[in-house]
Amino acid sequence: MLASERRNRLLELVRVKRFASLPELIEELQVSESTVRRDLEHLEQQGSARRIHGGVLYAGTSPKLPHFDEQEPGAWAKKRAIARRAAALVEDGDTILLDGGSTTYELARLLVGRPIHVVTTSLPVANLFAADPASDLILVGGNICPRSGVAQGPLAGAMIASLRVRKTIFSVAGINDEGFFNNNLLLVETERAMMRAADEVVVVADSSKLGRRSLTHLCGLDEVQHLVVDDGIPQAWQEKIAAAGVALVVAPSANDPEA
Amino acid sequence: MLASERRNRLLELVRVKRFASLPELIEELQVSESTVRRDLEHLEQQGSARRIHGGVLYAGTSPKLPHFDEQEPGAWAKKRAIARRAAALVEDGDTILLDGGSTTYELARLLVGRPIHVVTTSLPVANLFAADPASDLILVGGNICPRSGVAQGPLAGAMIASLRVRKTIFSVAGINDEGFFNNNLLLVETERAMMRAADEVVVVADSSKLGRRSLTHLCGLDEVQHLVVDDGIPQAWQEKIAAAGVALVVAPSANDPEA
DNA sequence: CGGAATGTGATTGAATTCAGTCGTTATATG
DNA sequence: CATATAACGACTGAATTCAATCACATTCCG
Repeated sequence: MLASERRNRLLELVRVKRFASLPELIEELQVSESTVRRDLEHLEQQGSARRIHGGVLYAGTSPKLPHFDEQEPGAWAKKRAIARRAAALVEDGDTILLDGGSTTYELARLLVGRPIHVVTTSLPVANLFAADPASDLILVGGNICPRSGVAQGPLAGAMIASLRVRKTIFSVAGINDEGFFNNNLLLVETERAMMRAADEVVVVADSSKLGRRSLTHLCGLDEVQHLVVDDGIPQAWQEKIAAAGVALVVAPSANDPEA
Repeated sequence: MLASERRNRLLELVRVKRFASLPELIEELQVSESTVRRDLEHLEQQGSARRIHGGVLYAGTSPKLPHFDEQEPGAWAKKRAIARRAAALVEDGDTILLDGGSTTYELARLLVGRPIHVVTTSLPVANLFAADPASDLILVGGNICPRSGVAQGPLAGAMIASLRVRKTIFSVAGINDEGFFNNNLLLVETERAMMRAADEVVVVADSSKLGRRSLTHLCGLDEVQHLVVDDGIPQAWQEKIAAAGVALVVAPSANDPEA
């Protein structure tokens, strides 16, 4: 059996069972423990599954949007680390505005169960909080982008404009000397509205975004209060960010004690 | 804190997070590991949770919203029959506005893949269309009711007021001589806005709703253009509906060739 | 044919988690 | 007030799981 075929079967197994232990998978796939572990590592980096002590969880909610697929190895672990630090910036009782990036989604997962008020443009994020009695959920409406499940367009902008939140948290596709960038015009417009609605703006991004530019300029460096990145950020950039008056939070990519 | 209260909180946490590790729960509940273990043992015996090496899984079928638990098998078949006939009222290219009732949800399932423009206040309905390339989706934002996953409140009303749709389709909790009723004030307000935004109003309801009243009066009989019910509707009611100028569609409950 | 690259299976020591036990505290009851 | 019961937190040894490493097989090129 080909390796890729086995991985597909593995993912399929995990998807239908929602959770699978390692011995289970070994029995089913008839391969060694090592191989299963390696495959799971793959699936996790790709963002399809979530490994926990004792087995694997399926990452996506069942028949949903194409769950974020990440090619770059390690990117997912970085996102998780960043999300953990960003979650620490959120205080109980806060009203926060979240967009629909993959890092933001990870952050949202960590915030489920916290007593906070959540405003979001993202359908996947909304699904996380919909059944959570601890938090309030306000969904920003608008045209839903089929690829990402995020509300965009004038309707979204108008609704955001009528709101006021403590913190806005979103991710970007590029950061350079000119400021922050994203790769979708509609998205940038929505994010501008999100910034205007917030007391504080928090940007989450992994270090590969530094120095990269993208299609649309969102805002200058100094218009953001917090930036959370992984520890791959070069010293030069740390200084540049600090010089712009942005509070920098560096997330250690090491430990990952799921919490 | 009382033990039973803590267990409720524990179960709630596990439910919304789908999975929780032991350290997580210890941190959240502020009790010792032993106590958390004992509580989990309880929950497992009770069948609410499933313990695995490294944490707990929620045992319930629905990680998300209480996904329209089929109340009575019979009622569900009726809903499906009604939904089938209602789907026939929708033409390709239409812009339709859907609420979050269970019958409406069934209708929405039938409409996935059709080239239509969908506007909805319902998170579950939105999830159906989010990944559908054939249809456009506009999500109405607002406060999300945790029980039903439906957007309500002034934000929802304001957004609906800025829209114009061909048909509005929603369900009601009661129909009598005074008109249509629903059991939630916020819901009724939203539905009034939905009616104002539409050229035509379609109400879907099973025949058990006839003659029943509910908490809040929504509108008179003559303010609705179409009513779709199952074939349990009495002759007297058929005449009454027709007299009010409502186009009546009776859905045969017989065949059920899976749709 | 040689050799690099990749995938696989086995092993090992470290880390984590588990189940059971024990002493303490709080509450209820006689 | 004394005692019994239940719940809690801490500890311990056993079991499980994890990450890392090594050796072997296969494939793909040069």
